Formats: sequence, C-alpha cells, structure tokens
Amino acid sequence: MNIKQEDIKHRLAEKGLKVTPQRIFVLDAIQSLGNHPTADLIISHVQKNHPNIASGTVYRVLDVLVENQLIKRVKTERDVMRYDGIMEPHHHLYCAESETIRDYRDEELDGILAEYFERKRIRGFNIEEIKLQIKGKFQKP
Amino acid sequence: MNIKQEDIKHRLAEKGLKVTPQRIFVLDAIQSLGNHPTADLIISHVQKNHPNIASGTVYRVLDVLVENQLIKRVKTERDVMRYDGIMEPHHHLYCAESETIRDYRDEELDGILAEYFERKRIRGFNIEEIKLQIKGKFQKP
DNA sequence: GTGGTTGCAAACCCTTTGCACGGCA
DNA sequence: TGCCGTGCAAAGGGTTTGCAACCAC
Repeated sequence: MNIKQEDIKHRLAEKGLKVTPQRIFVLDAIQSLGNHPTADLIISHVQKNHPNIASGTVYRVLDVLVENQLIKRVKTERDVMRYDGIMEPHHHLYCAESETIRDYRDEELDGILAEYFERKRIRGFNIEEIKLQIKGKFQKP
Repeated sequence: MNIKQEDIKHRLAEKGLKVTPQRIFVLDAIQSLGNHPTADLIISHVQKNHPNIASGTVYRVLDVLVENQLIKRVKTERDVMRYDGIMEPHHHLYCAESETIRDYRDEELDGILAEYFERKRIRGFNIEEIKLQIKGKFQKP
C-alpha cells in the first residue's frame, strides 16, 4: 500500500535484516526528518506515533542500520551524534554558529579529488571514502 | 629557562589569556602527546606530574584553548572528543578499524581545492576552512 | 584589589546494557 | 522450539557546572 514503506522493507530485506516495525519507523523518521537529525529527534518523531517504542531500541536500531550501511553517522566538533540517510557520497557544509549541517554535492569536485588521489597514492593506507567538511558561516538572509 | 614553556606562555599571552600553570600544562601535554589525544589522555598526562589539577579544570582549559584557536577539536564517527595542537590547515586520514587518526598534508591538494572553491562559490555560505576526512584502512605491516 | 580561574564533587545527558518477554521462522 | 529483537529501567561514562577559595594581572 504505502510505497515508501514498501521500499524501506525492501532495503532492510536486501541486507538480510529482519523487517521489524521499529526498524521501518526509524528509517522512515530519518527520511522524513532529513537534515541530519539527532537520535533525540528521531526518538521523538518515532514515539509521536508509536509511544511504546523504547529509546534504547531506537539506539539499537540506529547501530544496526549504520553497520549495514543503510544510514551514516555524522559527528561535528561540538555536537551530539547525528544520522544521515543519504548514502551516495556527498560533502558537508558545517556552520558552527548555528550547529547546522547542509549537504554539498558536485560531480566536478568528486572528479577532481578522484583524479588527485589516483595520482597521489597514500603509502600504507587504502582509501574507502573521501569527505569534505567545509566549515564556515551561513549568511543571514 | 625551558624554551618550550616560554613559547607556550607567549602564545597564551598573545591571545590575551591569563597565563596559568594549568593552561601551560595542558598545552604542553597536547604537544607532547601528539596524535590527537583524547581529553582522558591529556588529563592523565597532566596529572602525572600535577595530581592536584582537577579534570574539570582540564576540560575548561580545553574549551578556552579551542575558543581562542590555540588547539582544535576533532571528532570522528564513533569516538570521544580528541584535540589537535596543529593549527596549520591539514587533513585527516581516519581508520575506523583501529580508531586512528593520522595527519595528511599536501600543498598541491590545498591548491587544487582553493582553485576549485575560488571558481565555484557556494551561495549563502562563507567558507572558513576546508578539511578532508579520508576514511579507509591502514595496511597491516 | 578583583575579576577571571581553579578544585572539588555532584549533576547532566546522551548512550549503552542486562534481563525477561515477545514474536517470527 | 530457538533465536533474534524489543521494552524497560538502571548503569555507564564522558563532559559540564555551582560554588567557594585562589591567584594572575
């Protein structure tokens, strides 16, 4: 019926994970909330419609999802843990003042980086992922 | 007498900070420890020679030093806070397996990035610092 | 002198965990 | 039936904080 939920179920099953309501609701919350929500936000959002889901469970679900690469953990310098539902490689703009994270994507940049690291290998280190953290300030409107 | 300590005192004074023994010892510890020490490590190192310095004080000193840009905070996905005494721009190799951070510096890379962001400005965002987090694995020897 | 710093210890808060129960294979 | 997943509540552990004493300037 609900296309979004069917998709989530599919993604869980694909990883060989048991499809439980709790996992569905957490993944759904991360997608709905967007913008790198904290565990706290996710918990409130989930509990709004399902008050009987324990916060400990949400934390455990988040761990499972990260381990299975369905979401990512994001941490900034002065912040609690946040979660990111977007698995395609992308970079982050981070504004310390407002504690905000915004995504930044640009294929040209990724190309430039790939070319650079193709050329300059780092001895003794196998690169798996390259992320830019661009610190700065969002201009006030 | 001690050149290193004189230098530290100078750097504190330069920022208009009061030069207290606690601040000197903490800065000294970060430099001696290198390798992005945790607060815990810094506390032990400081307390080894000065057992009467409270851990709460170390945390407060670390905050002051970060605010005044004498050190940086570093956080990884699954880790406690770490501190970095190197203020020149540099990037980080991060190995999740061993929870290790190693510095990576290359002027050519910085040049490439500067050129790219010179060309592509990000609307509504003023860039202050660009950091690469290169995730991967250190090869076993 | 005096306002910023420190020591101490308690509080905080996010996160993890032990345990018994529940549900799906 | 067996086992993973969950709810609950308590513990954990890194970090922060209130307050009185202290000290750098």
